[in-house]
Amino acid sequence: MQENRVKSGVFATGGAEAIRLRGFDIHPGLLNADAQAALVEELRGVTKAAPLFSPVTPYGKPMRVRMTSMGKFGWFSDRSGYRYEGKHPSGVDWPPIPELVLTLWRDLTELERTPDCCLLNFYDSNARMGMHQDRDEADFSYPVVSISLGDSALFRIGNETRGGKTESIWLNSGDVVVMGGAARLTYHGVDRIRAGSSTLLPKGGRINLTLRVVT
DNA sequence: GAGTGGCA
DNA sequence: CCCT
Repeated sequence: MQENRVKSGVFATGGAEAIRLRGFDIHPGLLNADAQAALVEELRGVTKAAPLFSPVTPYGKPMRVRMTSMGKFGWFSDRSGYRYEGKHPSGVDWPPIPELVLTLWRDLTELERTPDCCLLNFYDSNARMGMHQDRDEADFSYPVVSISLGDSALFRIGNETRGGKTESIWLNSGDVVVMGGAARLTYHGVDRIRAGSSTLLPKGGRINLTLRVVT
């Protein structure tokens, strides 16, 4: 039997070594099937309390991806820009970040501070996300941790400025990516969702959780 | 005019 | 290419 790759030992079954790509640490299959299923179950309660919505971008188009958040802050955008908000657009508080997710963050980052935002992005099979930087947070010395659940996504990694050559990698259900250090401000996006590649979500699609220290 | 764009 |  292979050793668990996170200290708490509750997630991983072992398997592939981490892949490093342009400073992104990619942990294939870090969450085992049981952990993925348990997490999805918790997220059902989250989307019930704080339903998914499609934010409008500052230039007027609604995003393809639907989203909600957990934690003290949630990511939001409208005509006046990208930002974090203390409440869901319905006025309710964002639900708490699941303990399983916080444990994963602690194990991977070994930081004292835990994230104050866990953004949930839902991609249907046609959804994409253009190349962007995560730069709405106050302190870029904290990493961003990203968890993939459900259908596989073609993830594209660029550079610290727009343009230039890029590299792509398929992210599968249970994969976890840490974007820290120089990679913290690297452009990235999702080009494609592979419909039917996972049975985790009965109706298909992909959930991506991103953990951030916002303030 | 660039876009956490949309479409062909 | 189109649009905001």
